[in-house]
Amino acid sequence: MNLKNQVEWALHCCAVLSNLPEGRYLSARSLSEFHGVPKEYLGKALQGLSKAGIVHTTLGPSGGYRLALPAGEITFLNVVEAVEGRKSTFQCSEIRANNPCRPGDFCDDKPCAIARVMWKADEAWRQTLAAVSLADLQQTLQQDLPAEILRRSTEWLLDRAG
Amino acid sequence: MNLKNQVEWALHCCAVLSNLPEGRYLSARSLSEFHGVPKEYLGKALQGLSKAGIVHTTLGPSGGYRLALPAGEITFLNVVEAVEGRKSTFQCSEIRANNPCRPGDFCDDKPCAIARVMWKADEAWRQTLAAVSLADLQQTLQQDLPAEILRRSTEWLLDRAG
DNA sequence: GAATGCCTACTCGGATAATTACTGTCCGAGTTGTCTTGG
DNA sequence: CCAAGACAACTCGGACAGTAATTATCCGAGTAGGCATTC
Repeated sequence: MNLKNQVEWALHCCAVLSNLPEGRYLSARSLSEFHGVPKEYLGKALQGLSKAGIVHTTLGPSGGYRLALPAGEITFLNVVEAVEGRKSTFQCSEIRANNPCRPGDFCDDKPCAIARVMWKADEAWRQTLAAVSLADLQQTLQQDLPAEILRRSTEWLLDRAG
Repeated sequence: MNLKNQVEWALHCCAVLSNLPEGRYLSARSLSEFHGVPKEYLGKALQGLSKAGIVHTTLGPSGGYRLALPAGEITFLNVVEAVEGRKSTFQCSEIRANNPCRPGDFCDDKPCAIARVMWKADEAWRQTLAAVSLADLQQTLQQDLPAEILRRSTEWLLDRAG
């Protein structure tokens, strides 16, 4: 089981959009060029973000995407769930019901014990993702990246932002 | 991204094998019949457990599988990794290197900040799974299930255990 | 009656198809900025 | 010179193929128990 590569792309796009001044938009074309990924397919990931209300879109020339909320109010979990969907990574198919020793009309009062453990782990995963916001990421990136690259990247993006 | 259904099957099989008396074996045929899943495909999941050293196998009539370790020393994580593989759910493809504003020879001293967060979440997931052993599961099941079903199931299994 | 050797039936393990999900691509509907034209 | 209208280019969104991974199946190598045979 692997996360889609769209998750990675979506997160990187959000990181870029976090640096955009209020009210400016950046097109899927520019985002794909910046990250070196196919434009059309990246569009699908951004579409997911749009449906989830994480980004706002505008059409026409100088149109594109911007964050729909302050970077501090968008978490990794929001982005991941927007692309991957919200359902648990573990699906319980209730095979315990196939046990030949069970009465046919027997009804369990609790979810399967195995599923409970798997879901708890899934919850821990989501909690970790929910604890980090795009603002946190922005701060980390500013510490990690050389100022020169950051400056040039910002300039590059502003040149293309509508 | 979904976990394979083999993960679920493998865990249920381990739960059953935990209840088996020392030295007895249970065949893939019986395990598949007990859980109502295709025999041949279940075999592949058990094969994974075998390669990981979680179960021990014997051939011939009255052959099959048994746990290779005490139930208290086998964790959910062991079983999940035996079937799913050990690599992280998130793969960083280093698209940050495609940034057109980077010097071509620039070399990052840290892993990508986004990947670090995703890997941390993955780690939290694994830690939760590593905290629960098959012995814990066995105890939970004995509390959850009616004694009657447990007794009949054990009897059913012992009838078929070699 | 007991021991030995052969045989059969059953086991797991890896190699082979069918299905599903992911990855990537294309085209159409809609909007905004620009240019032309007229007042 | 200014305003209005038409145009063109660019945008996103959903519909359409190609590829990889998961799901399912089949067959062969190997082993342990059972049975017949012999002593």
